[in-house]
Amino acid sequence: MSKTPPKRSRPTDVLADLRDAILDGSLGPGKPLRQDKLAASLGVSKIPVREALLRLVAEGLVSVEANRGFAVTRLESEEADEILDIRAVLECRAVLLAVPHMSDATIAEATQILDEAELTTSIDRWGELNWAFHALLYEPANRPKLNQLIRQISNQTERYIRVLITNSDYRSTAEREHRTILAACALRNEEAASALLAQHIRQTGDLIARFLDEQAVRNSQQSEG
Amino acid sequence: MSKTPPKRSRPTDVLADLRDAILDGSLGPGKPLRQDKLAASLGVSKIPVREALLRLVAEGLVSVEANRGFAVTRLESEEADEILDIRAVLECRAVLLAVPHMSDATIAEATQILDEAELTTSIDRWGELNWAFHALLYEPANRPKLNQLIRQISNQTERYIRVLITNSDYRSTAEREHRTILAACALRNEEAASALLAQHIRQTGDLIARFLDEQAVRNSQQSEG
DNA sequence: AACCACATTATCGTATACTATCTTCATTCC
DNA sequence: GGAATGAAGATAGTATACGATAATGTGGTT
Repeated sequence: MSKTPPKRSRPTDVLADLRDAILDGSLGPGKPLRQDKLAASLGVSKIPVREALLRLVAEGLVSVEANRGFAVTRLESEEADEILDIRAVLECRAVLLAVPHMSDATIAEATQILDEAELTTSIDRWGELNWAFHALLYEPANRPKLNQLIRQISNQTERYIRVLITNSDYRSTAEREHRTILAACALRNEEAASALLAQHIRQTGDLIARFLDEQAVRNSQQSEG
Repeated sequence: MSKTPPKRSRPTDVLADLRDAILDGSLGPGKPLRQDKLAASLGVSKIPVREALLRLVAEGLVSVEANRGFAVTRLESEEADEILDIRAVLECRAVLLAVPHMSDATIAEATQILDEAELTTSIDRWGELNWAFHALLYEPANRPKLNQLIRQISNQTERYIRVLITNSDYRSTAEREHRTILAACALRNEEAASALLAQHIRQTGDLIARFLDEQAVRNSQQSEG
């Protein structure tokens, strides 16, 4: 973590700070999260740090073992598969409900998001736009709890999707798939949109699982060498 | 809460104690949860109480407003609808994956659970068996995260299902539907099982929503009278 | 030299105490 | 008489301090 600059964050921001650091990869998988250190670097005491960490545990971003402390959750490939399968089911439901209520303005906005995503060179920005696109597709469903749940589940794989963006041709594939999904939405064909979305998400899951497996092999080779 | 007897609970149990009290209705919807009171009655300080409450917030059982405290979550009928719809989607997926791996022993165990449920006179026991039946159907899917998520979402409506059991012929309807679902599983027909399960859950959602609406009417009449 | 007992250190977890915020109610002013 | 003001009490939220637990290191024994 290299001595975070003393950003005197208001206690309200402790949770957001930690979550962002995990999602953008500054705190990598498996990284132990020492309460005292975090408290010092955030300029608060342990109590609000612990509370933030417990919330992150509930979100699945952090793991905890009694009396042994917190650490950034490390995903196995099977778990990634499972999470992406859940995402597929939930997001298909959301888009199925959303498409009939989707306005032309929403379609136009989604198109703009895709346009910008195909132009940007920033990984962070692409990640943001990726989420913005997905979220926009589900919003007309008007299901706050469903959307909140989708967000929470998605966060658990966000880090790994960022890795995919850098490490493969995932990005162009995703962009193509996004276009076809949006085309189905524009035709108000929710069945097609849902099917395409499921395929898109499940394929992402396969790629993440493959990446995690390769990483595991690299790690074991390293520790043997 | 009527002065809980000083059950000197180990701090580890604080969370479970509170959750049980909410699920079984001892702490009704909207009930304010005062940290000092809870701490005193559980024999610990505020810190572990706050941590337990924050976890319950993450589970959706408790709501929190900054500087105004915690309270047992109060469901609107639209939210109940939404949650049951999510349940339907997730549990259908689970049963779809589980049925092909379902052993005859599992079918037999499920039958036993339904037998006992039809005989018991205890609401609590029926509620337990209801959950045990559902959980058993999904376990062969071997998807820990999915099952955990189903459990968490189900908890949010558990209280209201208990009310249904007492207040209507829900119980016999549910028992009949459980039998047909199990029959489909026994034939290893996962599509049928999934469709029947969806119908079962969505109907439960309708009944909960209706109950909540009637309750809202009663409350407003009461406050007007 | 390998293994166990014990001391030492680091870290977690929580009780206590204090501050900040909100609520309530009495008082004052218009 | 009603609204504005402010003091007092209640509750939330957090810093500090301390005890508990796990990890680590050291000395002694076989």
